[in-house]
Amino acid sequence: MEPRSKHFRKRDAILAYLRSTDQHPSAETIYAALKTEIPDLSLGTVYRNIALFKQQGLIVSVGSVNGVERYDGNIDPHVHFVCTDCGTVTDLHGLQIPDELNTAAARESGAEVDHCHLTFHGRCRTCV
Amino acid sequence: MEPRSKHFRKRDAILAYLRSTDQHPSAETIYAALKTEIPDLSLGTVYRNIALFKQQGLIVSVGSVNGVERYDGNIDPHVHFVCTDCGTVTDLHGLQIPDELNTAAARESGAEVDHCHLTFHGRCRTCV
DNA sequence: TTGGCTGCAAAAGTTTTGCATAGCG
DNA sequence: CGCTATGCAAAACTTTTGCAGCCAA
Repeated sequence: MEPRSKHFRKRDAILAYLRSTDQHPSAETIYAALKTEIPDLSLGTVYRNIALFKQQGLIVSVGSVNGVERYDGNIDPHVHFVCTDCGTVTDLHGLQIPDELNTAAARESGAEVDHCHLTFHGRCRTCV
Repeated sequence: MEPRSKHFRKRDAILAYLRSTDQHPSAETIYAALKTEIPDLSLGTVYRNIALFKQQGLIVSVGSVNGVERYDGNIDPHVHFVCTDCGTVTDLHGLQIPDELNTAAARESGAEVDHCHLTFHGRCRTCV
């Protein structure tokens, strides 16, 4: 993605990075990854932009792993697997949440259901 | 539950409290709730026992809401709804995660799947 | 000049931990 | 006496925020 202008260079880089990876990085990870390319990046900027992207619906949180929030630039609904050992978060694209569950959730909760997260936990291939 | 002994009075009280409520309290909430009954309870003890219970599988975490981890003394698999506005976490007992999903997750991830969490997000009845 | 984005550092908030003490077995 | 549970307070970490500077329009 070509930067819109120097003014948005960091913002664009953060979003581009989130969209480029399926690693579900934390703020710190994003910061570390972009730091070499953008030496004057600050962690506050990463957090501020993450908050903005979340609010705009450009990214989603996949929850906290070991006390650190992890983000996903892929906002297409999909299922996650989190390794209890190494903390890796992977996508399970083959699975889909049945529509019945969504409608049943809305019915039982009486709420305005916006979205849902299905996450499996266990020990990944390499940690087993 | 009758306390095993004075030695475990606080530990037992924390677990009993978690099992007595469906509010999915945070450590701070547990602390505040028990403080009147046990004035010399400390927050560190709550955290230490929560960590122990989690490790022993006596309780589960339902994830972080607004940066605060919430716990559930009901370890029976069930679905949750989290209100984006007020942060309330409620149980949806009527829903069940199809077995196909569990087996499909294990197959696709190649991992040792231990458990899974399905959480719906939106605005609850009272916040709508 | 105005408004938005950012670096930097301080602050806020949550969770963990070290140390000393007390109680159980 | 040794081991565990705990209070208390400090520490560690993650995330947010205030302020000043800078750049674009």
